[in-house]
Amino acid sequence: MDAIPESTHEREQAFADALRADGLRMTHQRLEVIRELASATHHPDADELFRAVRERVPTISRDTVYRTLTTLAARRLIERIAAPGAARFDPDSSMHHHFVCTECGRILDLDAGDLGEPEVPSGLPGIGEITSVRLEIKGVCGECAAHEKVRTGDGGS
Amino acid sequence: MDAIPESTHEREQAFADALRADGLRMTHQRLEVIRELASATHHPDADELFRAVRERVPTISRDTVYRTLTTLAARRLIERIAAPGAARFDPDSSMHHHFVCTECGRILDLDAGDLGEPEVPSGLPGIGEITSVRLEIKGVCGECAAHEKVRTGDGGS
DNA sequence: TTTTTTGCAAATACTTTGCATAACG
DNA sequence: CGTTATGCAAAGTATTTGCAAAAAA
Repeated sequence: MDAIPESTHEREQAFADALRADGLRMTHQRLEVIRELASATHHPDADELFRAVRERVPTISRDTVYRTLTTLAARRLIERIAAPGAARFDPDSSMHHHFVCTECGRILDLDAGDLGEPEVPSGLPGIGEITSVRLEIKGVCGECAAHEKVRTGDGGS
Repeated sequence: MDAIPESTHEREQAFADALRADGLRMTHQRLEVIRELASATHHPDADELFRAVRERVPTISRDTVYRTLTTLAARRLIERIAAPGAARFDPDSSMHHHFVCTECGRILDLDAGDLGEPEVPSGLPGIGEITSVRLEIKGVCGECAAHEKVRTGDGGS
């Protein structure tokens, strides 16, 4: 819980250590899910992770992926992000912002540096502990915008 | 698409007018879903709306509620918010922020005035049109925090 | 060896869809 | 009256859970 892991490998280590510290067993499956997640640059959903891990652990089940994600999220090692379609998981706990495509559900990271760190007054009414603050920008991603243009032929109202 | 409706009734009118302007028929069911939504101060999910409207239109089906929500969201009259559990719908299109409770899924509005309007640079890489910008603050709401305390007895690590 | 975790299968929750009927304009 | 929307039922997708077998410590 001290240093922010920088490299993929450090992050993987940090995730595994945190689970072991809680007395959880480091199974083959868990380790591979963690490895996949630690190296993820986007925000995979459970099924993407399942398909990726299955390449190395062909017998893994979706259930185990779900359970591992729940385990990691409960410890705040990763963040579960409600997203259109399926929940996505963010392994990066440093301050950053999100762009969410309303067409495809993809989430793109935006550096906090580019947008500044928002200031949140403490003691907001009806609010207890705050665990994350981030800008959520919604819209259509470049890729989906390109598809739209093709489909509609650029004559929108 | 001009003035921001202030009162519940104005908003209801604006929603209905926008649909009529698109040649959609103003059915009893649609009108009641719109009415419920226009007066919502929280961010109801489909089932909450269904149960509320059913009091006045006992024969309405969940499907119709879902379809009406999709119709309104497609026109940006309301915003569909991916949330843990079920999607929630925000009838307020003026600038404001959200606090999301990670325990119960509840979403609380925070006035833009209290937190300032974030500035977003245009032309972000990989991003097309932007439809909404808002701060998303996650944590535990006051109510859930109170329950936690009861359950754990305040001795957490 | 004891306890935890896995994989399977079944269950649950949310949301969408095809189709015949009913309602709007 | 012609077209659109509704309600029903069924299907689809995402996620959770009980349980016996397998694996970790």
